[in-house]
Amino acid sequence: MLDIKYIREHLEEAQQRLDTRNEEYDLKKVVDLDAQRRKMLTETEAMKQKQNQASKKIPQMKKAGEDCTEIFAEMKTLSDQIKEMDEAIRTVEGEIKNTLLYIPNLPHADAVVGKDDTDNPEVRRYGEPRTFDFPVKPHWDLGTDLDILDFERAVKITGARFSMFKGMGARLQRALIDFMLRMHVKDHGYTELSPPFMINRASMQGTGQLPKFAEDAFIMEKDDFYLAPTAEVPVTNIYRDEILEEESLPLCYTAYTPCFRREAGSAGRDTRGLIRNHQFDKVEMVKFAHPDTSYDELESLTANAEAILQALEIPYRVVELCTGDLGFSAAKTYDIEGWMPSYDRYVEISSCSNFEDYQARRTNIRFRDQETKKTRFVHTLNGSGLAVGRTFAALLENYQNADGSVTIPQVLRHAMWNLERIEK
RNA sequence: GGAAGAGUAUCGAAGUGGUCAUAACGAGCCGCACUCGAAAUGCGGUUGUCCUCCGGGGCACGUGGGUUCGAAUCCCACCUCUUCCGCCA
Repeated sequence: MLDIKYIREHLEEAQQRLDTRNEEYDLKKVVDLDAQRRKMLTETEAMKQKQNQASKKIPQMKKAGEDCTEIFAEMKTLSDQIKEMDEAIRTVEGEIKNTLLYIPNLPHADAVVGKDDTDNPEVRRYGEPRTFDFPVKPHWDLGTDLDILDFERAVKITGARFSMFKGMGARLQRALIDFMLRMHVKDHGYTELSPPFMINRASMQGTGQLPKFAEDAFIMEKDDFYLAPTAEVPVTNIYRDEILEEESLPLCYTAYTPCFRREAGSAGRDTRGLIRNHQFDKVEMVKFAHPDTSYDELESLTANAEAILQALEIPYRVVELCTGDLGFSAAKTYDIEGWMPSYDRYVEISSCSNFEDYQARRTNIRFRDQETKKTRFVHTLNGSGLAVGRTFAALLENYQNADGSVTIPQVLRHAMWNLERIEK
């Protein structure tokens, strides 16, 4: 949620920054509503002051044996007026809140202005895509042929865009999760969490999935719970409505969770394999950072995600998202794209963002500034570290051999019970 | 799922219709005094938020409604926690 105070004091600048996104939003409208709200507030507060004064006077009058009929009648009228005004204020506040909930974050002031992903500048590359002297197989064929992935039966159990891991595949999936968590905890200093996978409405709204993107989420209507679309949601919400100590920042958490997404609007895209499923595994990193250092934290967060691909020796590149491609809640985002031989291009495998105080405002997560003793909103960040399904796919494809077997990278051997290669 | 009870500051907790919500009382924490130092003791401080013509003012006792001139207090609904029963991995 944007800061209404900031918008009203920097209307033009805020509007300009917002206009670099692909959709149009009218900030003037919400600023006008806010002016109306403040005017009404001042009026009712004067009335309430009068009411409070009367409430102190009445007991004294009663004690003195005076007649209260007149003041009662007067206060009854005032009370009714206050109720009306409060109701009107609530309506305006509701409108403001509702409008703000649908307005995305302002892109970072230095963000690259662009229309879509074709305008995303490449920041850096790591590794060299391998050249194959045999026809490469896509991961869904490799996995099916090696009997470690079973898409047909997953479809039978549930439906399209679900997958099942079997034998060495299930083990590899688990090994990847363990490897990622181990690195983030032992080398990068994160604390591991295993949060609930079902999420309530307030939490979904806090991180920005609701209300605008309701159609992307799986909902359990009877309970008004949502299946977690990413660990970002439960983990960012752990401190909802809390005030943190300044010296505790940054707080760094990592969590493995399955993720559930409807993938509404992606019909026909990436229909085969593990790239775009309704359920996939992900290890996520979440940071609660001091506003002064949050952009340094974004760099290290991104580096922490990259470290996984480096250790697995999967070639990748990092792109910065331009304003037109930026997610709803994000101010700045780096996408890390792993090399996918069957696609013959880099495919997104991680997305690392600084949300500044946008989510903190929606979730009401603050810290106490030691100097001023005032509360300030923290900055929240998160990044995939990494999407496990896509890492699994990249690993299979990049490490495939001419005979259809797949070599296990050194760093995973221990977690794979010393298996060196998956073969028939 | 059933029954009973409870939600007030950092914690424990008082307040059961008004002048007791910067919230009694106790503890913790911070500062000062006393002391060679410490303990003990004494004094002071210790919620958040919104509006502001910067003088002030409003709101918040789990949440939302209702009754009333006036609600922490009475009524209704919901949420959470505790205990017991049932069920269950």
